[in-house]
Amino acid sequence: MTARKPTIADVARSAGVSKGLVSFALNDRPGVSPETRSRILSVAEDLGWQPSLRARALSTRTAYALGLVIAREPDVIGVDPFFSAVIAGIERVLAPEGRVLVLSVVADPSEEIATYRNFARDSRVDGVFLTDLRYDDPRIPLLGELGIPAVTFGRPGCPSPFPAVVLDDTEGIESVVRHLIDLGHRRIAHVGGSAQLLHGARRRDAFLAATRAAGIPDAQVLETDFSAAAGAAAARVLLSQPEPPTAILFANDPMAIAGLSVAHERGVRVPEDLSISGFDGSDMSRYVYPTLTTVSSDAVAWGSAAAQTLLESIASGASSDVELPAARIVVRDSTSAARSDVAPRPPHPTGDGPLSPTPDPRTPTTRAAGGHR
Amino acid sequence: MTARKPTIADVARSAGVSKGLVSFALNDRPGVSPETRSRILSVAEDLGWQPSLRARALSTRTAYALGLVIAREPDVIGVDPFFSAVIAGIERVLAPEGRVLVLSVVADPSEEIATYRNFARDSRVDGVFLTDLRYDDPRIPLLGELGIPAVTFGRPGCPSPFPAVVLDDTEGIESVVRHLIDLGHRRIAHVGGSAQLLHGARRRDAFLAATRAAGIPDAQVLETDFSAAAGAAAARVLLSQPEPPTAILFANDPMAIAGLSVAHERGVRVPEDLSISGFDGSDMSRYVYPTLTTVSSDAVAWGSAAAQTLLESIASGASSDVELPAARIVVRDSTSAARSDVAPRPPHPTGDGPLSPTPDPRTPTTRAAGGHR
DNA sequence: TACGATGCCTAAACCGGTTTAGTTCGCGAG
DNA sequence: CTCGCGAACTAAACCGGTTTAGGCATCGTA
Repeated sequence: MTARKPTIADVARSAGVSKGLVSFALNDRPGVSPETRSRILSVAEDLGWQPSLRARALSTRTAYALGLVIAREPDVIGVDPFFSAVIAGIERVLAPEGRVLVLSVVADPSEEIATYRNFARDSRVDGVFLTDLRYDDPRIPLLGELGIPAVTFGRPGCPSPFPAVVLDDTEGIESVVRHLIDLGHRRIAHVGGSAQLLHGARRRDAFLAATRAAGIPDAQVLETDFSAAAGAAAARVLLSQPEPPTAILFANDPMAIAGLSVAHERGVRVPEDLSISGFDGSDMSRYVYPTLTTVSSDAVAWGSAAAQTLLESIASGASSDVELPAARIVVRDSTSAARSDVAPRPPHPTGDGPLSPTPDPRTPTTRAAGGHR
Repeated sequence: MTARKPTIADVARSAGVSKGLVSFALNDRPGVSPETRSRILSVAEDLGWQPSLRARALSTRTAYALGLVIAREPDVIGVDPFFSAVIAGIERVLAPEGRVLVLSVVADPSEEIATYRNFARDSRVDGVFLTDLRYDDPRIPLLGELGIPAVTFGRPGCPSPFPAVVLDDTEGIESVVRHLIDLGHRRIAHVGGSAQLLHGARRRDAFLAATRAAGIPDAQVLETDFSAAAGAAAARVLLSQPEPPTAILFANDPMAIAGLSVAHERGVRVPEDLSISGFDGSDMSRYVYPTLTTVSSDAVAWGSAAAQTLLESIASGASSDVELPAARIVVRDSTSAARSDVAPRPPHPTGDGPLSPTPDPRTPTTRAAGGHR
């Protein structure tokens, strides 16, 4: 009556063959006659045999797991919709493969490195996802040294042995700039993320290139850490200037939402006095007032593609990059024509209450679930 | 020159003892003389021996991992700051123990169950965290059947063999209601989360109890799915009534933020015409306009406590509940005295633009990183 | 003196798979 | 008839730990 889980040895005994042959049969390997194979399979079925992942892990030296390490303040990451969508996408690929995702959230870069070292020491994972790439990212040589395969979200700034899964966001930045230019804006500012981060710098560069191309040589750029707090601070700085911008392009949605609030607080009307754009296509962007123009990228697809690529790279050793559809602008109510009159100084705090057509719940284009990598 | 990773057998040979004795020495078990022990240890040190997690996993039948399954729309969870903070808290306990967190994000309950079954089949984890408890939660009997230890975030509604880590949020609800009552509000509505979810129902009940206690017998309650979209819809319903509430208590911050936006959109001034409170103490609540009164709970601590409890429960088999400090109200600018005049019908869309003192960046009380379980 | 208890240690089994080195057999070619 | 060869299969090693059974001194005690 002992319902011990049957092992491969039980199957072998029951089928009257050796352990090894059972292993061959179960793994569809040649060297087993069709009749024997099907007999073994049916016996395994009858006995309710299930492979022991741990035993397999030991003999194949495989973890059947991939790792993701996120180094962020818990507060900040909480607001960032990027990761959950990416994780969902990763999951979609891993689950059918019988693999899992090991997630680690750490506060600072030193812990991050320790985590990778622990992964390596314990052979916890067969590969890792690299997000938030930095210049001369120390993780790339580290992983090389540790012998852990990886895939990068975006193209790294330094030579990398790992495949990259690229979702271009510069095009989205350009679209927004063009959109604002078309609306008549000339004083356009950018509240960028950390320039330490590749995507932060890339967005900034794209912004500067696009504005220059539009004949604005010296568009204003502020650097932040991607947090809502920093976004609010940047907005205050911008709006306190003698000649405040008429449009601000924030590098992510939380900052844009914080910027929106600063405008409200100052009585600056959005979009009449100030156009604001976010970046990420987060869900929340649809439910703020006014609804937020943003740039949406399919983070779920990004995660899936990265998982797929990483698994292939592990299996074959090959490494070729993957290009995903670029992020797309989603125009909503927070951007509109620039005021044609004088420079819009912060109006008296008694400015009219904002009003606008009911924001439509049907999203203009892409379903928004974006991030910023 | 072959830098093969040394195994316990190498250590044994090098120290001139048997494999078994090395194992004993390395695990501080009795039966090894002090001199031999230290010799073995120093040999292991010299050889740079590191235990093989996989081998240990196989022989000890342990995964050295804990699991967390989140069943949510990727969009929705992205906005929810609860999980990232909880995960960070869990990590803080697991990392020093050499354990990891396996995370799974699934879309619907059937996938959720499949994930638990896969965990069991592969013995992927030594235990799991149960969040978002429901009435007669099917996961509790399932995990019992699968023999997976667990810890619940909050006290389950049905008999449970698992320890619970409780962070009372009813007190926070009561505080908010009292706060609003003190400000003179009488028409207070609650936009609750799904009543399917225990914490959704509990908050609603706490709200109703508190309002009744204050002499308001039939306070209005709307049920939602905790999403920002639903929060916006609920706010529209409430504000479209002939006698709209003067205060709304939302069951989480994203809904409250969406509610705030609906008010803006309608020209309803917050807090002059309408007081709004959130629930969660998310980071974002500090950067919306007006800054959001909310209820903050320490989700990081919650995660840590849960991890601690789960590990203890796994080790000892015992299971005793843990009580954490209750969630606390954080009063900000979105709540104020009720208008003493007539029923505040939605003012003409030309209502005055809102203005208020600069929201102070220093948080009133607790550092906000909360969730809602 | 003899006995059992204790401390230290070894050999071997065990966890549950995979993989390699043979072995046996049947068959076609020389 | 014999040799070679490939297909089917077995036995055993292997992955790298843990754990059990037992051996051998040494010790205190009757």
